[in-house]
Amino acid sequence: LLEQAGIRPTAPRLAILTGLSGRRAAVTAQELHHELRGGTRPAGLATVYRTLRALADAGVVDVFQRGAEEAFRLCGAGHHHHLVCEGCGTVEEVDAAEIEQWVARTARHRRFRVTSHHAEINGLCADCSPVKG
Amino acid sequence: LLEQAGIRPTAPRLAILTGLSGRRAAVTAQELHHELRGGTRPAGLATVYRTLRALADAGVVDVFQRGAEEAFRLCGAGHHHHLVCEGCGTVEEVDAAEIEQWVARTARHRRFRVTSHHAEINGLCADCSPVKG
DNA sequence: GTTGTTGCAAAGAATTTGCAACATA
DNA sequence: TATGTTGCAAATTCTTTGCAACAAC
Repeated sequence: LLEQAGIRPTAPRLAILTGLSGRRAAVTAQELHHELRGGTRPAGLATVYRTLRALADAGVVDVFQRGAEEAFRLCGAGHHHHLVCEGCGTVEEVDAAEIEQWVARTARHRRFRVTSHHAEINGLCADCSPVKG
Repeated sequence: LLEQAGIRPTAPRLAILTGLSGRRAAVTAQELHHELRGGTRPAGLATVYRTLRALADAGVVDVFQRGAEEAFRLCGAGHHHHLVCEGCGTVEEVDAAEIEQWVARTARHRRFRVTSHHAEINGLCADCSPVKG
């Protein structure tokens, strides 16, 4: 996974990738750094920042804006959008096909040349929603 | 416009609002501050930050994430989405109706309780696109 | 007169960068 | 061994806050 992204697999990087995997919510560089701090394979804060950025550039992780800071999360290949739970932070991916039609149509009407688009739904996931009746 | 947002109309605030009006691209607090600096009614940087935040809270301006900093722009009422030109920075508003159907449908499938959603298209506007043929 | 606002400068917070020691191919 | 990587600490950048002077109602 690292090699295919052209990123040399070192101990700190593997630790970061491990910290990222199996996680449903996005994490901040700072958070990840703190987590790894206690473990057997710590990684310096700068390294965490550098690695996450590299992974983002390689398309291995998605980047989310969480207030003033950015959070990262391993993501599937291909274009997708997100449902972000404000309760537990979990992120679910959604296929982008339908949105893409809207994007294409809207762009055509405005003679706009699209380079990228982005859609996000915020709210509460099934687990975090108050149960009703 | 300020009064209806519960914001007391002072000279600096009017200057900020004037600086904002008639502008097609979003501006940063820093940029606006620099612009007003030279004019007849300057506004302190902190005041620009405070006022823009107040206007955003009041729904008078939209907030855009431009790299690490945020940019602001007067916006229409009601829910809408954006086409952001990467060439000149111009922002066009698009009605949100179609996206809302997708949001509602997607949320229903996932049993997700929506509190907000966001969609943005990036690319080049008609004026910035290289002319073809 | 009371309460909200301003501007400055200091504080805060997230992220980036310089650089010498170190690990990888 | 040549090149990429690490970690630390310092530097940068955007934004917020404390506070005394000031303006609006």
